[in-house]
Amino acid sequence: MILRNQVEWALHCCSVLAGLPKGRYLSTKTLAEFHGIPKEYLSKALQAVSQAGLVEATLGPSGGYRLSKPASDITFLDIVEAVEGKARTFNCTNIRDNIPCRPAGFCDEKPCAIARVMWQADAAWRASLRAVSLADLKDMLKTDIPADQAKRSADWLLDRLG
Amino acid sequence: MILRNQVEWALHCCSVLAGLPKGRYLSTKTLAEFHGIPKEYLSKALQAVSQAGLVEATLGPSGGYRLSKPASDITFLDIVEAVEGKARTFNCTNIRDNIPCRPAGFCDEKPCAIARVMWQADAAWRASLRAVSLADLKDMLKTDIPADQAKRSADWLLDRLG
DNA sequence: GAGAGACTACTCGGATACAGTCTGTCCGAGTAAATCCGG
DNA sequence: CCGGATTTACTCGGACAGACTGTATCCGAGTAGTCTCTC
Repeated sequence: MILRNQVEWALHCCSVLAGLPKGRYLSTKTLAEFHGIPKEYLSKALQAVSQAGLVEATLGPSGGYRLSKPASDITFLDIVEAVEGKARTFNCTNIRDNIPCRPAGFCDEKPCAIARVMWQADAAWRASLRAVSLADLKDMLKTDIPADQAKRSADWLLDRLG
Repeated sequence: MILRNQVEWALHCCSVLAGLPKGRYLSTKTLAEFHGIPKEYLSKALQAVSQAGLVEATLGPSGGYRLSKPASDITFLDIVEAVEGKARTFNCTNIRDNIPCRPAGFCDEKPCAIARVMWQADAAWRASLRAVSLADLKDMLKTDIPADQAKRSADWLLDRLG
């Protein structure tokens, strides 16, 4: 079980969008060029994020994406779920029902104990992702990346945004 | 991202094995019949659990699997990792390296901030799974399943174990 | 009757096909900007 | 020179192939139990 790399791309792109001047758009083409990844495929990841309502798009020249909410209101979980879906990582098929010496409908009362444990772990994972917003990420990056590097990247992007 | 159903099968089978009289074996065929799942494919899941050293197998008539450790020493995480592998759920491909305005080898110092967040969530998930052992599961089932039902299942299995 | 040897039948383990999803690509609908023309 | 209609070029969005992992199945190597034969 491994997350698809669209998740990674979506996270990096949202991180970049969070650093943009308010109201400006950045196109898929520029984002793909910036990260060195295939433009057409990245487009699909951004579509998912867009459909989840985290970013909004505009068409035409100087079009692209921008965050539709403050960076502090967008969590890692939002982005991950936008790409991967909200379904739980563990799918209980209730194979208990097939046990020959049990009456039909045995599992109706209460979810399987195994599923409960797995779902609890899933909840812990999601809670951990929900605890970090794009604003938090921005702060982390501020200490990670030297100021001159950050400025160089910002300038590179500023030259290309709409 | 969703766990393969082999994980579910492995967990249920280990749960059954944990309830066996000490030293007795239970065959894949019986386990598959008990759960109503394809025998040949279940075999692959049990192979993985066996290779991880959680259960041990014996051949011949009345052969099969049994736990190789006390139930309290086998955690959900052990079983999940046996089937899914120990790799982290988030794979950082360091696309930062491709950013055009950065020198090569920029990512060598420290893992990506995004990866750190994702890995932390992964760690939370694993910690939650590590906290529950098969012995704990047995206790949960004791309150879930009526005594007569449990006995009927046990008898059904007792008739068929080696 | 007891013990040793051969046989049988059942087990696990790895090697082999099929399917579904993830990855990657393409083209069309739609729009904001730029251009051109008339006043 | 200014305003509006037109053209243009660029964007997103969904529809379309290829590759890889997950699913399902098969058959062979090996062993515990059983049976038989001999003592």
